[in-house]
Amino acid sequence: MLETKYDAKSVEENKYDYWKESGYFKCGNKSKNPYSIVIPPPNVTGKLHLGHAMNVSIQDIIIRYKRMQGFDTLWLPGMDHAAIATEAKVVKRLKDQGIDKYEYGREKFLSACWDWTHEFGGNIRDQWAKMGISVDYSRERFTLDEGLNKAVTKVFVDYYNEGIIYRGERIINWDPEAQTALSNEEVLYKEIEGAFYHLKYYIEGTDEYLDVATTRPETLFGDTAVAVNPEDERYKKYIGKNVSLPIVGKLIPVVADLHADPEFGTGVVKITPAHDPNDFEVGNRHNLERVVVMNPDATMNEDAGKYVGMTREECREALLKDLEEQGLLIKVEPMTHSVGHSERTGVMVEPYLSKQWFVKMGTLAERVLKTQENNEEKVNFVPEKFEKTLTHWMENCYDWCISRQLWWGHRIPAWYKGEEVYVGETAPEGDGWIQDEDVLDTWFSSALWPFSTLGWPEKTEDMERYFPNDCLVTAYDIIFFWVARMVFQAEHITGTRPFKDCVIHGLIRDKQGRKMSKSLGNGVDPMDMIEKYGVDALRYYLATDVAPGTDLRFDEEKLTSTWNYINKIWNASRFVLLNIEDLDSIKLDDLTDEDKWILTKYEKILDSTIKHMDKYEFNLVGMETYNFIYDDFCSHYIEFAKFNSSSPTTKSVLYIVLSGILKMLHPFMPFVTEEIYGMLPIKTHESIMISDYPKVDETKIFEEEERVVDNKIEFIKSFRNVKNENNISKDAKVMISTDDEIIIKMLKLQDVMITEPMDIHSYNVKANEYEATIYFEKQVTEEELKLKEKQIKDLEASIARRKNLLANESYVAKAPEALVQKERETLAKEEELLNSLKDR
RNA sequence: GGGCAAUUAGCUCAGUUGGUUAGAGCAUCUGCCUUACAAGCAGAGGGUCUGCGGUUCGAGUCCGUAAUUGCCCACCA
Repeated sequence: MLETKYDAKSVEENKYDYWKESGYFKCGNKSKNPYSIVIPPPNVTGKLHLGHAMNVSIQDIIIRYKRMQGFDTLWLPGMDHAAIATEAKVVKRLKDQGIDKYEYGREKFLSACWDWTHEFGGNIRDQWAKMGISVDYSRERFTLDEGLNKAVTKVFVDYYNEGIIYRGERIINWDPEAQTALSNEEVLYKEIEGAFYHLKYYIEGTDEYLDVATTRPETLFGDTAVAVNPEDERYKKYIGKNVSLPIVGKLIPVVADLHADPEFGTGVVKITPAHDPNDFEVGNRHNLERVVVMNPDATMNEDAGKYVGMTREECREALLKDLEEQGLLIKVEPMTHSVGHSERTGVMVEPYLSKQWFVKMGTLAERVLKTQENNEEKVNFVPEKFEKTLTHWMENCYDWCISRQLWWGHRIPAWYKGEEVYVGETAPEGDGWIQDEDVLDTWFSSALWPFSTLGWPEKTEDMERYFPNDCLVTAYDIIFFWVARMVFQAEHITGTRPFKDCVIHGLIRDKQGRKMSKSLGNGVDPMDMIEKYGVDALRYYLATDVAPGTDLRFDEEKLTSTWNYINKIWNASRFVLLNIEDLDSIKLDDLTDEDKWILTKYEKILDSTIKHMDKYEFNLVGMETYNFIYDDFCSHYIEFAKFNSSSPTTKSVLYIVLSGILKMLHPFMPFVTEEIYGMLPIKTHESIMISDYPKVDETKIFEEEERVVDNKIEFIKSFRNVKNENNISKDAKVMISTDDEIIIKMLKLQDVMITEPMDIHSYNVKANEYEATIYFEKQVTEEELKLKEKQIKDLEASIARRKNLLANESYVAKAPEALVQKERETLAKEEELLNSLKDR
């Protein structure tokens, strides 16, 4: 027997292992149509946060729904090796043990990374189990496993041969802490307090100087020119002359370049081609030398003269002091400007000239843009507006720097011997070849995830069956990083989109709308919430609280009310189970109006639920089923059923509706629905998760009875309202126009019904075809009279509005006939009600 | 600078293709321990849907415009 209170812990116990061991998560039934989703692989180093909880909840809802609908569902799990993130953590752990990465050596370091992976991967799997997600563990992959490595290498080699991947010297974002290149997306810009330092660059052989404003004086050792705008009258005369680099004394030319904006600063820009991407371009246009003045760890190198060995910051300080002493510093103008910082290590990114591998984006992006114009072939974003995020990125993308100066990752399959470069899946023949030390950007391998996990480049059955994936679920902040890359990679490599639908959800914020972060200390651990409210409550809340794609402000109070909702379902089930214990077969031969009414409501809500599920509108599913369960099922039908509880037909209806509710809710709250399903007297399947999702049964829709019972309910509500509003005691005598049993029982009128009017105060209640007069002793207070007046006034206003509307000829002519008819009926009802109110 | 959103009850949010009197939860007020549930039940109050203009018989919904807020991208020598 069920406890009177829902106890999440006991309900959730053991079920996950039971499902898993029964093989319910596994795909492969060839007699069914396939449906596939690949999980966005979480970083192996990480801990699942609420965002992950939301992400996997949504996917599990989709997959459980499709599974129950009879699809052969594959939900493929896996994790990401997260090159820089993991490497940073392992480096730190070794450092704490007094071990230096480079002294330790590549092989031992990688083995430490694998240890870390195995240690933390287990945590993630435990948390997945807590979330109840039905992933097929037999297909689990890792972005750095052997198969994926093969795929990554093949793509690299093919791209190289096609000329899509190239090696070049560019200004890249350099992380001096991790000592690696970063892609644009791995750089976060922060507003910081800085200054414009105005320096004197003397014109050669004169005592005239140019006022050069810079935020980065320490890069002046790398200056190889000064640029002015060719149209700038102030400086035209200096073009072609030389200026003397302060402190250094080296002569560099003044060049004319549009990059110099006369409106900005002093209109004179120092050009440092090796330390600024714009200057690099200017340098190319004017054939300037590129002088790198820093070491990879952002200390100054020998080109910085006496400042060699200092850090960027030390050098700036010392240099400014010297400049000032020599009278070369004109002024310091404080300003805030945004400066790039490494997403992972947090240090200031140094634009740095270096040799890196790049993916040429042009043709790849064009193909995506073209595909997105074709409705049959494009990736369908849900909500649709996120498609713009993708296309906008594709229209404005830069070549992608894919090499990382790390060890943990897919090693670049390139070998060098002197000036020779060899790119291939295996090492070249002959001696003297040295493999590139670098690895690939993590996103290069995760971009292949939708198909590399299915065995590509082999022509596997899985690839044939589950690719393209049906759906991908992720948050909008990951569209640039990952979604975009999966799309162009899949389209170029496999010739098709990676997935048909891309369901985008929002981010989770705290109650005040701030991002959850360690520094604010406002993070919430999903595991704590599961401990307190159960995972069903957490899943339901995360999946249904907000419209698709919008951010969710996490509010623990809502989790409490979700718990209450589950408790309501629990208790409604308890009532049903208590009453249908002896039910052994479904009998629907003498349906009452009320039975027909709830069946109709149920079929309608089912129909609507399926439509919303198919459009991933889980918030609407939540709202509609909630209203159905609370109002129609619990408040009304269960109350009706209490008067009729021995009827086999009513029992059958209770059974049908309850089991339908359980199935509709199962994807959202798998544990509690499984628990209750297990107690049903009639079961078609061993587990609800492999049972059939209900289908709409048109023969159980009874429009007329639905209307009849709706009218009864409306009357019941009006009656209660009048009694409540007027504080009328329970035993007030009532004369009523109907002998409808349900109405009489619901209103508890059995002992107070009279047939003759009484000569005391009374209220008249009228709704639809039902009418009642309530007699009471108490004097009518002034307050109550005012209330009545207000009701009459409101009603009169409404009638006037409606009359006006119906008098409008163009409304009657153009609005749908049914609507006009309904307006007329409502008007009639209102007029009748008004009369009865006045009668009281 | 470019782009994308948002603005609805005290708070957090819903509101499908325009169509009765705009809905939930929490909070507030009134009355109830009515044997599924008091973490409950029966009711109530609370909104000129950010402002202005337009299209329409009809606008929270479509168009324009202003304000405010948020996010993303680029740039900031």
